Amino acid sequence: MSVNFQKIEAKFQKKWAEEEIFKAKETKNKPKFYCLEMFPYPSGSGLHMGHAFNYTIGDVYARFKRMNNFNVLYPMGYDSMGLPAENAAIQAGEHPKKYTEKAIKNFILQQKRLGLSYDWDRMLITYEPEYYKWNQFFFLKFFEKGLVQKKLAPSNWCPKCNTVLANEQVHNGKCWRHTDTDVEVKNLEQWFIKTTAYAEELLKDIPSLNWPERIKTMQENWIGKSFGTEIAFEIPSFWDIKEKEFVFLHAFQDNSKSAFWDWLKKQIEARGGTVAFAPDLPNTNEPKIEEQINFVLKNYKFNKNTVLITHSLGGVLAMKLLPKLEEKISCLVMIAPPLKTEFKDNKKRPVLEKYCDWKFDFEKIKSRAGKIIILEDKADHIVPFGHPEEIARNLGAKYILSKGSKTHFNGNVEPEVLNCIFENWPIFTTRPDTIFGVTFMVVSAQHPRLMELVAPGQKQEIGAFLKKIKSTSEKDAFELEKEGAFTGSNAINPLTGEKVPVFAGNFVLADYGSGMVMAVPAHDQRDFEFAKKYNIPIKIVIQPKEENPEVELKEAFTGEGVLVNSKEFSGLGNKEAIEKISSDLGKKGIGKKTVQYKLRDWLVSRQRYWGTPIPIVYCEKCGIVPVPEKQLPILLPEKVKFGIGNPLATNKAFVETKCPKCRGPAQRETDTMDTFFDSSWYFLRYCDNKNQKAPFDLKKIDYWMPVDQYIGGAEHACMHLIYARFFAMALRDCGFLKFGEPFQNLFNQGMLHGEDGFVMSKSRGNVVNPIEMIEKYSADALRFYLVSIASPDKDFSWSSEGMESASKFIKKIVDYFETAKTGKSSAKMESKINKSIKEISLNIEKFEYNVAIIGIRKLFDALSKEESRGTLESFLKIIAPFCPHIAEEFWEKLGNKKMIAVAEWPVADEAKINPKFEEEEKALDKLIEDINNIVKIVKSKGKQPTKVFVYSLPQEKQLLLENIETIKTRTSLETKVFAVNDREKFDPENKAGKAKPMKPAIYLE
RNA sequence: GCGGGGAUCGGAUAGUGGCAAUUCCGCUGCCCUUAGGAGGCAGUGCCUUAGUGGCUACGGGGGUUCGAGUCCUCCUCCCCGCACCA
Repeated sequence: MSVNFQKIEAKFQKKWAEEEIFKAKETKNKPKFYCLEMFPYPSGSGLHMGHAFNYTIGDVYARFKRMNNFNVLYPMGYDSMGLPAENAAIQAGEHPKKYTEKAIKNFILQQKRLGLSYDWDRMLITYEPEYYKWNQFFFLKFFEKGLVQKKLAPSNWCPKCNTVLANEQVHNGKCWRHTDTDVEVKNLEQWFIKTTAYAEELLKDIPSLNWPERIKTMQENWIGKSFGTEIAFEIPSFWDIKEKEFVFLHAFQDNSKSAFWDWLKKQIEARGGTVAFAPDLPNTNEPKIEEQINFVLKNYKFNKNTVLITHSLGGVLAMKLLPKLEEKISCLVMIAPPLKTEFKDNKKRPVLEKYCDWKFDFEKIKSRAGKIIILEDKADHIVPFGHPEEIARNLGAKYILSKGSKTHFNGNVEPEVLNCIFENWPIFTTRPDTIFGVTFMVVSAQHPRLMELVAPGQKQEIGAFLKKIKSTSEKDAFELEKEGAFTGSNAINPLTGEKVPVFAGNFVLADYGSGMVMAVPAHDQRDFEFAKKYNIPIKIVIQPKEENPEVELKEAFTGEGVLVNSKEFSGLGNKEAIEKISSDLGKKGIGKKTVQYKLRDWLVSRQRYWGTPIPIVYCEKCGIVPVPEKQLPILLPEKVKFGIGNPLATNKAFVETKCPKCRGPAQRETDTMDTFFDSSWYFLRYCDNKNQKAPFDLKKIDYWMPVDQYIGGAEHACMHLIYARFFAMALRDCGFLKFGEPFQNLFNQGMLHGEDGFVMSKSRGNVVNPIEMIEKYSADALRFYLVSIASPDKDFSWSSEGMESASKFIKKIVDYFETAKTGKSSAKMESKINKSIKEISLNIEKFEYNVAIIGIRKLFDALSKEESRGTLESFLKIIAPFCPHIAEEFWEKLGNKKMIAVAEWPVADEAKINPKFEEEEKALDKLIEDINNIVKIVKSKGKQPTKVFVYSLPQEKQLLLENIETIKTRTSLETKVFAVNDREKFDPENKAGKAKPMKPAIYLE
């Protein structure tokens, strides 16, 4: 008898679709359950076995939950923009859209053939403008919120991808998509999303997530919090302070003694500088620009040595004043200057609106100052985020984003102000206790500001060094020898006053801390190696117990000890010294305890075509202008020329536009977004995928979110899973969500390898195609095999024997149900099935599918030719999540009208579970084992037994009689059962006397 | 180096502190057979035996316990992730 699996599969796949069995609607009648798999990147080569594995795991769960009376949302979509599609399309000479469209169609067909129970109505495709429009929308929301920033930073460039990559997408110095390609570090202006703003929350929540331990620690390491101290090292070669005249201009409603002014004055004087002019401005409560300008010009003569320092509104005064000067001043430093009067606290300040016209002649201002430095407070409560930055951009000024000790730099002590004036270079260290042992500094060779430090005489040497390390960058990072070159600058140790040389080095990261480290060769192995190589002195400041300090070190001592050569701190234990030195530095305003994260901001811009256009316009007059929401979506033009570089950049129709603000000529941003932007919120769109007016309806989100079970590979631990968590938190703070953690439970499936144990790949020829397996064995057999071989979270290798075995088992089930009779089940069977229901339900719940399968096989073995309708139905229900097609088929044959996919999961009847049956079964097994053992012995003596006589205690005879058929088949012997007290028993050798409880006696003939 | 996970029959995979061994594969034997794949039954650590017994054994060493594959501790090996993070 052969079954046509293909026919059954097609029949029920059609029926599921027609009856909309899997359509999810919001309802209060049932608890909701959101089951989600990481959506695929639809490649041209179609569904691979890893996909099939992932989706089978999810589908079993969704089906199980659905049968357990949950209102299940189980959607599917396609992550369909990005580089591989673009590259593959170019190679195939096709447009990426056409190419991807085809791939998706193919994917859908293949997924349907696996019998996956998706609600296809909720499908989403990220390349559709209806979707990516909302990417742009969120980008703008983040922009408003100050979470988007364009900055010059060391960026990872993949020469194969021809674009920059996010930090997360660089693995071991290589591109995550091109494991043979080194990324190059380039200093580029790129768009960043400030994931670091949520570093703390991203870290803090991790313990509360029900995720695999592995993933949680990976994220913890990735975020990488470390506690330490920030210490300002002055690098005085920039300044000859004694020549300068410092001038202060205070803020609105302030005076020359408010905020940090007094403290700053002392700091300047301590360095030998003079404060030439620090007036109380006239009418500071109702200031008038003309009056203040006249006052300042009357009382102070600006000259080429003037260093003008302003705070807040003082900056506006400076910007109005400078164009009136004839001579250029030395330097203008503006602390938190506002650009207009739309302040963050929403308080109306008509006085300030009247203060001036708020229009600035940036070109003129620029020409009146030798150097301009602007400082912004990231947590400013008054000046809106980005104002100082915008001023800096217009002035071509040096811009520093930092954090005041009080918001808006209102503190009495503001080290950041000093840092930006004196070119202090703060460094981060976890070992402030070793500060007396600093003998040099090392700045990252990739640091954007490196050249500022290089003295004219050292330019050549540094240039040669940079060239050298670039050409050796292919070497693996970890065995790279530490190298460097002297910059010609010196730094001053703030506690000793010692001058130490500043080197550029290849072992310092540009984007961790401040890109410069204090080097303590005696107590840091890296610094030690560097010092040895360049003959830099090594100064021991921590004495390990009982060791002679005169002995020359062979390596750095990094253990605990007592401070020596450390002035007043000598004698302290080094742990204590960390605290003491930090607080001492704090008091002096040259250091503070801080935390550092390894997490970097998310670089989202890509110099490629097949992505969401970034909704930004560059206007000659207005600068960077976000596109107004009403103009969204900015469509990705379909007609483009692929060639060298980004095809958007050469597309005039796309680039040329009008400024949304001034209607003047402007250019569009031609970078597109990282596709991880798309995948960071797709799970929200599923909740309301057809919404034209909003990314989603908040009520629907409230109903479905968060995702109850997320399923996917571990490769996204530090990419997608971090971005998506960040997105949820950011959207929450933008008012879109009520929660910050989108995925409560996460399951990671293992990696599926080829039969040879290697990753499946065409070049190895070990690829097994799921559709071929479905055609050869049936979808149910494939599904059954995939979940039966190993714990789903363990890696495993494909096995064709395993596949065969699963297929045989499925056929056995089919054969059984085609011949089984409906009648009565034994109490034993009732006990067994109820126990199985209990155990298997728990196994599925815990993703122990392989154990569930073991249980199913055991249960199946126990089925007799005739079973009750309830037993048969329960069995079908149990197998339904794994092999839904045949389950439906025989469910229907039993006369059920409603489909099994929505039938109720069986409930275990505890009363029917009786351990007695198991004991009896064990005893029977033992009896059969004994008989077979004796047969073996007897045969070895040359006899051929054909009959077995079993003698039981009287009360056990009935039980044996019931099992006489079993004994027969399992021993292949004619079987007769007697009770020991039966008079007419056949017992020529008097074996009956050996019978014991649950252990009958045996005679063979 | 740091972190995570592992090590159980020939292979894979189960195993609440209570008789170690589940299921699949492989192998061996027998049965069935339309001779074709298959299917059924049994066996598969060692010894012993017309059975009801003994021994060995959960990577290795210690420990807790009446009792440990399971809990604690140290070590070895394997896999995975991160790694010049100051």
